[in-house]
Amino acid sequence: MSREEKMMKKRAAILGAAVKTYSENGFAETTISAIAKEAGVSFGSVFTYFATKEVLFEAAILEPLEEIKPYFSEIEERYSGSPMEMVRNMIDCQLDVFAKNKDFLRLSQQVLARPDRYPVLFAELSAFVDVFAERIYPVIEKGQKEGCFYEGSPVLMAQSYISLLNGLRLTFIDDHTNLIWSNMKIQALRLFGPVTERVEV
Amino acid sequence: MSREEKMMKKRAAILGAAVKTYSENGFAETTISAIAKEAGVSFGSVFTYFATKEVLFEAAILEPLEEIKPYFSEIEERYSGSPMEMVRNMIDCQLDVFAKNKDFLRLSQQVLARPDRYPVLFAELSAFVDVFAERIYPVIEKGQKEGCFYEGSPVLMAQSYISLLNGLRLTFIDDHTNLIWSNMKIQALRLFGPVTERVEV
Amino acid sequence: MSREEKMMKKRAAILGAAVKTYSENGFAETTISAIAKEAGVSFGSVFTYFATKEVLFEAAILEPLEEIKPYFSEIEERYSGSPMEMVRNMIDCQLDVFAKNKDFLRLSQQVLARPDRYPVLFAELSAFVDVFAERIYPVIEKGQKEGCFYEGSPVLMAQSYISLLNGLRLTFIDDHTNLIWSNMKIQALRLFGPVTERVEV
Amino acid sequence: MSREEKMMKKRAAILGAAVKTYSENGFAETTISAIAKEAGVSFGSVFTYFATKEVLFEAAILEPLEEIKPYFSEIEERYSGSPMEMVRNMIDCQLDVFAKNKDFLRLSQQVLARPDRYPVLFAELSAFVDVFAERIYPVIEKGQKEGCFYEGSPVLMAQSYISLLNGLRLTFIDDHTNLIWSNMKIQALRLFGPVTERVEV
DNA sequence: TATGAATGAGTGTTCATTCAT
DNA sequence: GATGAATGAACACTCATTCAT
Repeated sequence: MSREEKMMKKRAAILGAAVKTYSENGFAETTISAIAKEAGVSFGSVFTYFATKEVLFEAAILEPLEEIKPYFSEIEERYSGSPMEMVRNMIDCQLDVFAKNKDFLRLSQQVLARPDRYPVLFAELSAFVDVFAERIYPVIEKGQKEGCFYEGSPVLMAQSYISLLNGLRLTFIDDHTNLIWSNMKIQALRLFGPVTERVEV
Repeated sequence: MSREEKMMKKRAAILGAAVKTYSENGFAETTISAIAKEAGVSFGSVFTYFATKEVLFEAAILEPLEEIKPYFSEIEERYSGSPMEMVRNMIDCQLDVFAKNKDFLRLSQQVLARPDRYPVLFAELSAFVDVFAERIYPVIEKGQKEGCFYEGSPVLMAQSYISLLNGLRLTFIDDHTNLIWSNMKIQALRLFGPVTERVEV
Repeated sequence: MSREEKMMKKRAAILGAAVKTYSENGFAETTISAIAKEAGVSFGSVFTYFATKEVLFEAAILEPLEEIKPYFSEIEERYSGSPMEMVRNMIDCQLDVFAKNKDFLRLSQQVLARPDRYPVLFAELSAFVDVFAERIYPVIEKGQKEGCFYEGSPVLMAQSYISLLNGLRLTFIDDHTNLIWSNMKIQALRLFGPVTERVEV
Repeated sequence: MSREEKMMKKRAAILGAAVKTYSENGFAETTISAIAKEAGVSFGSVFTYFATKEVLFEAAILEPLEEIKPYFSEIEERYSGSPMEMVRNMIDCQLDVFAKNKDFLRLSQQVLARPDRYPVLFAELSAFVDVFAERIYPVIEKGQKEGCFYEGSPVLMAQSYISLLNGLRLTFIDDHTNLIWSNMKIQALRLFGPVTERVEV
């Protein structure tokens, strides 16, 4: 393995440990030494890759965010079919992403809960929501024209959906039995239009 | 004012300051001295009324929770009319409570985000949700029989509604324009049954 | 002893320990824990009395400086006789002060050696020299008129004298045998006018 | 350029950077990486040429000292004329050397201020002064016999002169207008014998 | 020889808790 | 009960030195 490859690997190990540790303990109650131990690197190495504890926290949010972004920004590219099918498809996919990225979501909740403490990160997350609302807009509009979605502001619908996503993670921390999440997908869909399928445990 | 009244007042001042300060800065980044300053009492007095920082945090969650509880537990006592009317009424009332109790909600989000860190408080909040689910159950059931609510598990519906409530507070931190909240009430209602009123900005 | 008296005493102990320790080890190589140990107080107490290491350093310079100032500013008030007698008297007194304040002088040398590092303290010490030059001015002028002092700028004479004082402390760190210092007094006097007394070891 | 020449050049670059950086920031507040950057070499290279930070500091003092030494040791070889002319000549030359070697002087002041911290370097500087005192001795003695110098211990005179030199550097850090330094030369001369030329700004 | 990543000991500062007044 | 000084454990961050490449 080349020197550079080794470094990339080490950086990734630290970042992964940071995501895990920050999400479990919160920013303030996480120690750099705990992250180092979790990552299996020396204490000093953390500072070789990330200038400060704060910078590492930012990276721990922003880098996973980049991976999640496409699921929320490339709506028309990724999901197909009628508006109802597209949204159903999208919800399916996004709830899976949320269910699988427990750590990242915990981190983002920390940021959302304290916008003044993390202004840059908060702005980034807000922008993320805004882009999603913008991209889903035409889909909702089309669905409304076709009569399968509720009338009303597509932006507000998108926001209510995002709120539900955030709230679900808060409510069902570790319990991701398929049943709950698949039923929640139907509940999410109901924010867009009437859906009469049964919700069952 | 009697001696005892004075003390009660002081205790209340400290608790109020704790709610505000903990919710703004998080548990770890809050200092007792900041709470004392906010409450306008001496540093030492905080420890006269609350044994430890932890105990004060617990009180800052549990005491406001008691005030909010009735809105979520006395369903049939507080809200009247047909199931749809009751739920609409309830949502109206509960969203107002949530919109007005920003500080308490921030605190509860801290707890929800770290169940292992705050096991007792987490259990308390979970119980709160469980009681709500239990109390709303018959209302939903009745609505389902009448055909105005979706079929499916009332518990899951209740949980999705609680998730939405939590998520809304996370998403719309300070923006409580009537418009947003009133529209969100409709969105919340749609978790229970099809509602075709327009959602508008 | 009253509470306030105790605190004053503790503060003085810390300040004294700081003067000693900083002067022996320099600012950077002095640890707060060493000062605390020297002062016989707990580590944390240092920060009760002085906000930062830097502030303590400043106090360790400025407070002794206040005590030394009068010897350099109250020229006409403290020293009497003909100009030559006044200056001889003054030198006698000031060299004693310098010989006795080894620690303070070490500290001031640290500041003088790094004006950019200690801009506030440096300005204070410069002001101290300027005041001295201003106050000795009329004495030198009078001595020049009487013909016992050299002609030329009194300010420069004063500065050369201050330089000699500073340099002496640098050169004779611990060796303050009377002989050296008393002979140096004559050398100092010779910066002002011709003095033919013998200098002897 | 040969391999060896290249290395000599690199070593010289590091040493020069060390003199500058140590003198500006002091030993403790200087980092090896700052020296490397100043020298334009890699961090690791510093350790290739100097085993430790301490060793580099010693070299940064001792190597410039060697260049300055001749001006203070080869008295009779370098300066000519009557004793008064010789000393005037010497002072002229030595003050220039001091005025021009700001960095080195800052370093030596650090050493003089902390003899216990730098025992070897301190001994070296003391020896330097002793040699000077020894070499100027016969000149002073001759001047005393001719009646143009003050009576008294030539060693003490030499020491007072060295003290003035050191003090001047401390007092006039950056201000080397010719006027000040040329006037200070006269003040220096007055430590040896009465000189009635005017000192003027 | 040149480089710069790896390491971990060391230190200023914070702050919950204790306790004397 | 009220106050705020005393204490020291805990932690982010720095940096000389080592060493693999």
